[in-house]
Amino acid sequence: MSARTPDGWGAHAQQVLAQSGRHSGKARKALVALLDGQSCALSAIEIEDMLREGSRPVARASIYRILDELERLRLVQKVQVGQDMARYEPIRTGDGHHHHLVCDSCGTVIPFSDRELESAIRKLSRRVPIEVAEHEIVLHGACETCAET
Amino acid sequence: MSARTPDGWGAHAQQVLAQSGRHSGKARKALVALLDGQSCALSAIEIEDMLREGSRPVARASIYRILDELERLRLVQKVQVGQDMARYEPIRTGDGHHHHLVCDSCGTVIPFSDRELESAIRKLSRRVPIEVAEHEIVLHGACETCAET
DNA sequence: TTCGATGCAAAGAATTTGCACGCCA
DNA sequence: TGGCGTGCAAATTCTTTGCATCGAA
Repeated sequence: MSARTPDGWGAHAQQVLAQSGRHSGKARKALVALLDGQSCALSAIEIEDMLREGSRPVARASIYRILDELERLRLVQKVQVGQDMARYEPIRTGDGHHHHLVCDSCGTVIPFSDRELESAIRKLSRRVPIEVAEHEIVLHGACETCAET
Repeated sequence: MSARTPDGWGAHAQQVLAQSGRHSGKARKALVALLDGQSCALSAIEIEDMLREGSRPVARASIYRILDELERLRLVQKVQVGQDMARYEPIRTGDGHHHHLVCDSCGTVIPFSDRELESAIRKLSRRVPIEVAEHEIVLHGACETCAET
């Protein structure tokens, strides 16, 4: 079953990190493990809170540094949902790719994915004046709870 | 020709602002005029610089306040392109709708629009658990200049 | 004259950087 | 053991807020 986890991002990440000739470090291990268990985007501060309550507390500066490194290695993507702080999520190859719905009044973030949208993006990417590496789609609005108001 | 400007957003904005029973203010006039002449998103600081060199200097705090007000009145949209600061652009009805390409190495922002993409978004919006009011699409990558490196 | 609009300066919030110490290879 | 990784605290950067003044109605 360990060979058939939904995607093994955590293991993959650890491997890429190891191969780039770096030491390991408990903070980074804890952070990678946390991200591996998540399916959607987290902010640096949410990560800090979750680590403090969970496996092991990690300094916020370290969190930013580690996320930055993971981003450069293309292991996580930084997404700008909501209006304020950045969120980070593992880049999973295959079925994990998704985008976000954001409720502007309560801030809830909900993931979604859509084949047609991806196809349109793919085609579009070919005739655009930049070499597209990633894309980010955010739909803003009112979630069901907030819309009732 | 003045009746056939690309869209008259500036006039529209001034009207909406006037109707909400407010005083006018030179800072706001200058800012609205500047935005009216722009086709793509500007950051608060770019706006400050442009105003200082152009029509009239405006305090940064005022710029944020005015943009915030314009956003609440749905006259401008705040977009989170790039990784750091927010950008603002006039919401133009009709043909002005577009999204952004961002070069991750030099930060250049290029607007684009695509019918197929919009159509996919429209369809998608109907079967999603939030009431979609706006959407934001950002394609990241390397622009032609930076890709050559 | 009155009340909102604006400028200036200080406060806030998220993120980054500098430096010393600890731990992994 | 040497150097990267981490924690702590200070510094930056963007944005917001407080307050006194200016200007439009």
